[in-house]
Amino acid sequence: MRLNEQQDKAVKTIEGALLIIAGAGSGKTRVITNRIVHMLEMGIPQSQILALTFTNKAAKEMQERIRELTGKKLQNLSISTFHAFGVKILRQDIETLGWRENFSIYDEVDKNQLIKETARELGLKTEGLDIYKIANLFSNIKIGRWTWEASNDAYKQLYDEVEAGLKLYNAVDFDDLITLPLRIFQEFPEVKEKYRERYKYIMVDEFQDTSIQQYHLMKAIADQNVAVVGDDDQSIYSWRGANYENILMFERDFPNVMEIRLEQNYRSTETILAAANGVISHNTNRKDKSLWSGNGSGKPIEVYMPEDEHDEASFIAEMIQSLRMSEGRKFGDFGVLIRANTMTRAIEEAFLAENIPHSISGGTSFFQRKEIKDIISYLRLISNHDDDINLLRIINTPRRGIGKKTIEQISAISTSQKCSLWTSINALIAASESPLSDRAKADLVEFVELIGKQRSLLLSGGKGLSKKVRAMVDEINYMDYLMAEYQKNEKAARFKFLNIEHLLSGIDSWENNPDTFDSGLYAYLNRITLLSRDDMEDEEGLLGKVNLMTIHASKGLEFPVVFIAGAEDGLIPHARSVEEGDGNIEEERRLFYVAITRAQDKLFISSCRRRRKMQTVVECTPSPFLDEIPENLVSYHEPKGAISDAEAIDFLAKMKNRFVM
DNA sequence: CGTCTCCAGGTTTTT
DNA sequence: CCTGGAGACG
Repeated sequence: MRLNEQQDKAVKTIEGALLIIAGAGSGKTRVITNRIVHMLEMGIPQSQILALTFTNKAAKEMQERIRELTGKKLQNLSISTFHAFGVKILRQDIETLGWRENFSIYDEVDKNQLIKETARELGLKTEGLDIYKIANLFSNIKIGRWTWEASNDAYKQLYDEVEAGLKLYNAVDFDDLITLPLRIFQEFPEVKEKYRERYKYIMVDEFQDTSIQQYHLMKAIADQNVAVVGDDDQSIYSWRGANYENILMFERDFPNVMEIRLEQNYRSTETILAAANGVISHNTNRKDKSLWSGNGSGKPIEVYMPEDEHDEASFIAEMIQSLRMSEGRKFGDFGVLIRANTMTRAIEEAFLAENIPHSISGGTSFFQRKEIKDIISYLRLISNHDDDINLLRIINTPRRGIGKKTIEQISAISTSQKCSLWTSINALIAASESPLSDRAKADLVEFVELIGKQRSLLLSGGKGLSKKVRAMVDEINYMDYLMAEYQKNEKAARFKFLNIEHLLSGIDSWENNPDTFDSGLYAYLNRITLLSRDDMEDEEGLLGKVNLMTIHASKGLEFPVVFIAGAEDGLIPHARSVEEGDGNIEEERRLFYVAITRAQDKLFISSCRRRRKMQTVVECTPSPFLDEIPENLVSYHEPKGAISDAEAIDFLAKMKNRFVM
């Protein structure tokens, strides 16, 4: 398919500032990839190009497509998420700020743990503290979205202590991955210059979802040639600091900007697009645009009102089976979208019952699973001894006799000496007079020796990281520990077992990937914290599976058939979100808009009459957004048996034909 | 002093 | 269902 006029212009315009307003399904990804290919064809070196995306998935996909189009190795082309780009900068230059190169990256769980520990040390009552809320507050403070006010002042000391803790442990959190590079650029202009000189052509995808900080980071290194691509109607990350007013800021900062609008939708039927437009037109705060489709009107949108979430799940499962037969659809043609991860369970059960292969994106990230975190914690401690949070996680896992009292004693030294736990442990071991029992001391010595030994093995260089990690898992008897821990639940044990195997094979394929230059431990750890579970999935597998994911995770994807499950008031829009502020209702509507526009041919929306929430069953009413879809586009689905006889016979006939031929 | 067992709570969306 | 924490037990 040829590029249309606007697309072509966007691809060919590589000098100067460019703002591409790309409506849903307007071939945005194609434009971006073709634009990079065009640059390469014009002789621009890979090393001068930087493309920033929002998710790892998008980055990976872009890289793949460019590889396919050019058939070249892309060794020097930088395509990454903002966060991964931040890591890259920090690995090079974080020492200017006083961290060491082997810093740890704390995820949400680690950070919450740190907050809890710190609160305990400060003598704050931990019970009654809503760690989740506090973490949220701290994050918003750090990214400059909120400021200290009388209402939250009480936590300022805790905040400062947590920050001091991060530095002491040689660790950073997710927000630091953006704010610390910015700080480096402000304080050390010569470092900034280095990056400005290298990257001459910058591109930002999903621009509407960049935060102010990310915008500043981009602007700090951008010179002239900057292209941003976005759609204000698809801005769904404001809770993370995303601000689509960046688009206005961009226009102000780059006054000579050329604006290109992509308004032809190549993805969806006219029916689906009309529904999406009907919904989004209720938003007041948006750039007006006229998306159109030349794909024909297609089939009506089907709305179904199941009894409860189990009914809903079996409706989806049965409909998938039925469409496979009647329309020859493949499992990979289906996308099932939900608002919250907790909703996966019922649907997954139905899929298992119907034998429907599926993959789930998001959810508890693979790397958040306890068994995986344990192993990673070892690796982190081995690479960064001062990493207290990870030390605490594994110092007695598997059990090695180091309990609460011993840890308290170590911790007391750390507090008084302002040093890490690792340093305290070594001091305690070396001290001739120590408050520790001989037994405790011996256990600690053994632990320190274990870590030391593994450190020299794992950092010894050369290939074979996965082998070394496997050896470590054996050395600490982790598998035995799992067996003992879950002896009452063999299934769980086996599952965790498999997860560790999965991790090891993940390391293996990473280090054998030709795109991986540095297959050392540090490089692996830096990479891994930013990954989520679906980034582990192998590509081939996904094509033959139904895709179950949150609406947020579905952004940028498309499916021939889409189910939007749980379109109920309180979920879409989410009650929690509405609670937080009035502006959120427009964001929730955009979220629904994103969900609708994922569909190519056929869209199903279900809204349960009842849904189990925690322990109780609550009555539900349909999402108010459903009323915003023009009535004439919708047909109400009548409940019926799984597959009608006619369809089954039809299917059998088709199968027979296939055999005869 | 460390380990085991039982119980409550669940946290919107992601890097 | 699964995790983390508190309190009993050895």
